[in-house]
Amino acid sequence: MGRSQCCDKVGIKRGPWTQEEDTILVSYIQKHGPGNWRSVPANTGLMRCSKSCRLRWTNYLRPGIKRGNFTQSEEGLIIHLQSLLGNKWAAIASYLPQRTDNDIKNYWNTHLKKKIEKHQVATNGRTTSSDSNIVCPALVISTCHDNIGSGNSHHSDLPSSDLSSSSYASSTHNISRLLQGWTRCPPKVQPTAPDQDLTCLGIQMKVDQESCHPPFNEELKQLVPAWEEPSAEASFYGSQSTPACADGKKRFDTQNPPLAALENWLLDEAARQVDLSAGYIDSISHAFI
DNA sequence: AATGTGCGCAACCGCTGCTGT
DNA sequence: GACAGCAGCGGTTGCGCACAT
Repeated sequence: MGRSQCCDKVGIKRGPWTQEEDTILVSYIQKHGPGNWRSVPANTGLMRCSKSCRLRWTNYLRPGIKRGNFTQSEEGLIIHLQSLLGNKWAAIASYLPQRTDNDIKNYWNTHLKKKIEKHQVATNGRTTSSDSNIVCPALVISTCHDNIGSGNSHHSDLPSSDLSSSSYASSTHNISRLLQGWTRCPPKVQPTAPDQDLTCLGIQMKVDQESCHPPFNEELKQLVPAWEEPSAEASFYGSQSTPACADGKKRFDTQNPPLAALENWLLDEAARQVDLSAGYIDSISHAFI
């Protein structure tokens, strides 16, 4: 352990990726598929280390990545999962395959952590939890859920495609479009309202639907009004860090609860909290605004 | 209009764990 | 079993932008 894998070779380029580099990387992966990252710089001539190539692909160029603001449903799910799993961003991201772990991590660090801290300050003395790191996650889900469709979400004001940055790095979501037509299961482009977009859940849930939890879809449909059936793209787009991803590698180790149990827990908690009185939810929810 | 400040996010760094030899 | 190489993960950094003053 402790071996340095840093890109410390002479000639290795750092910093933002250029469009040309992206194109090279994308076209290489089109031919060979993701993986075997060590061979990527060697075979493409990219002056980037393998790690950088992998990161660029998984966090940015990989097709199916959803960019833009997080919906309140996603936000609630992240908070809930974070309280369950801790900072296991890859595990959390497996429940939102359209989001990268990096995105989720950034969003947590820049938004949600502050919200929760604010909430904890606001509710200090009222909470019965002795663990300050655990916010009643289902309550948050309920709170967010309560706001779905209300149209007052500051996150849903902008369409995800409305990215204002003019820098190349911020506009390369378009790179994904380069890949349309080559994937085995091209993405279904379904224009949905930001707050209704929970297709991502279905992608991962498909695995469990087939393996161990047939009723899960139905339960989730009840939990999430905008539930959509899983799409066929799951096998590919979920490959970033999905526990049951296509490469067959185990993603969850013994530190993590089994997915089935986790999902049941999520649903049970959420279902309970949906029954909370609206007044109580209202009294809490303004702490998140 | 110029400057300061805070925020968002892409990218990097160091570490862990898995796999092959 | 020990070791080495690699992919992946989580924490952190630094740049660029937006907004406030």
